[in-house]
Amino acid sequence: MPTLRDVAARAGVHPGTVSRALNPETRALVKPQTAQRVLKAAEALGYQPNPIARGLKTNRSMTVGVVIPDLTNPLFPPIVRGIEDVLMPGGYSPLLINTDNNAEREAQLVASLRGRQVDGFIFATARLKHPLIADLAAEGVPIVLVNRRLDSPELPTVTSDDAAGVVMALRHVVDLGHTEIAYISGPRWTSTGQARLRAFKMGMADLGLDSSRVVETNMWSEQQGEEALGKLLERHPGFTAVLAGNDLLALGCYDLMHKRAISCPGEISVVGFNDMPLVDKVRPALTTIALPHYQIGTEAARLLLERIRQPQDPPKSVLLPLSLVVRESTAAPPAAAPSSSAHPTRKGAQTKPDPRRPAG
Amino acid sequence: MPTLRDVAARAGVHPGTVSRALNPETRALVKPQTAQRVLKAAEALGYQPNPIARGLKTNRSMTVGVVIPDLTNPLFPPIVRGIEDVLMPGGYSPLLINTDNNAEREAQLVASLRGRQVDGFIFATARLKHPLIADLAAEGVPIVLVNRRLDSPELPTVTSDDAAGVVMALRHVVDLGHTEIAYISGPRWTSTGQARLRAFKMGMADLGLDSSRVVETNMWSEQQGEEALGKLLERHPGFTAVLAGNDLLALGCYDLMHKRAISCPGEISVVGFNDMPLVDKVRPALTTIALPHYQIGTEAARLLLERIRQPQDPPKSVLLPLSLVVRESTAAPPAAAPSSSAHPTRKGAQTKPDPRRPAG
DNA sequence: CTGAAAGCGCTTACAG
DNA sequence: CTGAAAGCGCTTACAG
Repeated sequence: MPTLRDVAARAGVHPGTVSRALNPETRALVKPQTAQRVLKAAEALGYQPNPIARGLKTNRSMTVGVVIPDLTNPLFPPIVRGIEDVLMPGGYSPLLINTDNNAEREAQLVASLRGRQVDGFIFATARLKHPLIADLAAEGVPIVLVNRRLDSPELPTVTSDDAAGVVMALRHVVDLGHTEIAYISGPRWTSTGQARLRAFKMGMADLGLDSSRVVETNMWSEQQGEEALGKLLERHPGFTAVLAGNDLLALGCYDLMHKRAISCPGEISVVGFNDMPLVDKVRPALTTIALPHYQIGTEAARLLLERIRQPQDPPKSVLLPLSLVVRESTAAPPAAAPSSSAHPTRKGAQTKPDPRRPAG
Repeated sequence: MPTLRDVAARAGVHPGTVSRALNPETRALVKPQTAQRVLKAAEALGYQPNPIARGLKTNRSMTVGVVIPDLTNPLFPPIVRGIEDVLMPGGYSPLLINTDNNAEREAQLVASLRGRQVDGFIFATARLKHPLIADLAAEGVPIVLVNRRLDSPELPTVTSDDAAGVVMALRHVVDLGHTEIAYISGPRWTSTGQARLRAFKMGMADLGLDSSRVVETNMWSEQQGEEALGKLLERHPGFTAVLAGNDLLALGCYDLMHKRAISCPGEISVVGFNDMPLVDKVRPALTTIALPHYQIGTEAARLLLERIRQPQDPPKSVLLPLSLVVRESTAAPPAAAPSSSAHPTRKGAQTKPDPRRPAG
C-alpha cells in the first residue's frame, strides 16, 4: 500500500504538502497547481490515507459506538441500517454492541469501545436512570439517544411522539365501538413505557372511560406480554380491546389467545406499537402504530455527526411523526355493535371511522 | 487517558518494559516482580492500551469486515450476533456493511473497509463467480464465507448441508402422501440455489417422481416467490406441494395464495428453507428446514480468527447440520388420502410418518 | 532481564 | 505557499 511519502516522492513535494493538498479543509493552503500535481500522483498510485495513522495524530478514530439491546429484535435492524447509511458516507464506521439489557455487560462493552477511541455513541438502551450514559455525557462525549430518553440530562434524542401514538390507537378502538379497554404497559424505567402509560390514562380520562385495567410489565418481551394478558383476564375481565405498549407485548397476547382459543379480533381486539418488520405477516396481521424505523436511524446519525463536528452548538432533538396502521387484529367489539348507546360517556373522540377500513 | 509512559513513570521502568509486561505474549521476557509492579501501576491508573497506536505499529487494526446483503433480512441478525459474540472477546470488532446485492456498492464499501485496514473479511454475499472475493483471496487477505461458496478457489466456508436439507423436505411431503411436487429454485448464480435445485432433481428422480415442475428465480425475495408460484400454476398445474428454495420465496407463495384464496395446506402444502426468525409466527406457521443461524456466525468468526492468527494452517471449513421443523403449512394432499396407490412409483422413501405430527 | 532508539503513517505548529 | 521537524502511543530489533 502506498503511503504519503510515496505520493510526495512522485509529486516531487514534501509529505506535509501532500497532507495539506489531500485534505479538502487545508487544500486552500497550497498552490492550486501543486495541489493538482499531488492529486494526480495520489490517483496514479491508488493512494488511500491510513485512518489509523491519522487517528493517532488527530485523536479521532472515525468510529462511533452503537449500543442496542439485541440485534435479533426486529425493531433494530432497520434503525441500524439507517445509522450506517448516513455514517459511512460521512467517513465514520459504526461499531455495534448488544447489551442484552444487562447493565454490567453494557458497561464492559462500552469500556472496550472507549478503548477503541470511538468518537461518539448512539444509545438505544437508555433507562430513565442510566448512570453510565449520564457519566459519559458529563465527560463531554458526543451522544445521541434513540427511542428512549434519560430523565436528565437533556441529551439530543430521536424519538417519536409516544403520547400521540397512544391517542391514535385509543381513538381507533373507540371508533370501532370499544369502551372497555385494557392496557399492557412496558416497564416504567423506560421513558417510552412511562410516557405511553401516562398517555393511555389521560386519553381514557378525557373520554370518560375507565382506565383502571392496566398491567405493567418489567420487560419488553413476548413472554411478558403473554403473562400480562393473563393477569388482565384474571383481575379485570370484561374488556374487548387491549392496547399493548409495543408489538412484542402484543405478540405475547396472541400467544395466550391462541392457547386459550380466544378469537382475535372476534372477542378481543389488539393494537401494538412500533410496526416492527413482519408484524404484517402474522395472523391476524397486527394493527399497530408505525414508527419510521429507518429514518430514526438516519436522523440519529445526522445528529451525532453534528455533535462531533460542532460540539459547542446547542444539542438538537428530533421528534418523528407516527401513524396508525390498521390491519386485522382490531374490529368492532362482540355482541354490542357500535352504536351511540355503546359508548355513553364519549366526549371528544372523533366518530369518523378510519377510512382504510370498512365500518363495523 | 493515561498512556504507556504514565504507567512506566509510576512503575519506575522504561516504556518498552511496560509494553512487554502488559502483553501476555511477551510477558515472559520480563522479570516476574517487575511485571507485577507494572500490572499494578496500570491497574491503578486505569490504563487501557490504545489500539490505534498499536495498530499503526503492528499493521493490524483488530477489526474485520462483515459483508452481508441487507441487515433487515431477518436471516442475518442472528448470524451477525454470533459473529460479534466470538469476535469481540477475541479482541476484534466487526465492521458491518450492507451491499444490497449491488456489486458496485459492494466493491466501494469493501474498498473503504480495506482503507480502514481490516484484518480479514466474512462474506455472506458470495456468488459462484465473484471476482472481488477471488482477488482478495489471491492477495492473501484472510476470508471466511458463510452460507454460500465460490466455484473456486477453495475458501474456508461455514455452510449447512443444502442437499440433505432438500432431501428432508422432500421426504416429509412424500410421507404425507404427495407425489406431484413443484420446486421454486433460488438463483443459479448462488451456490445454495444451485445445490438445492440439484438435490431436488436427484431426490425426485430417486423416488421415481416427475421433477419437471421447476421455476427458477433470479433473486431470493418474497416478490420473486410470488411470481414463481404464479408461473408454476400456469405452466405446470396439478401439484399439491411446493418446496421453496428459501423462506422468503415461501412467504411469496403465501402472498399469492392469499390473493387467489388458495388454501395452505388445504390445497397446496409449502415447505421453506432457513427457518428465519418469525416464520413460526406467520399463518400458517411455516414448515421449513432449520439452519443454526447463530452458530453459523460463531463458527465463521472462529474460523476467521484462526486464519488471521495462523495464516499458514490449511483452511478449514465447517458443515453444519440442519433439521426439519414441521409446522402448519404442510398436510396430506387434498382428495387423495395417503395410501399406497397414491404414490405408485415410490422407491426408497421412508414411509415412517414424521413423529412430531399426527398422521394424515 | 531492561533500556535506548527507531519508526509505523500521518498532521500541524513553526519557520522561512 | 512550502519545507523541516516534532510527535501522536505504541512495538520491537538491538545493545548491554
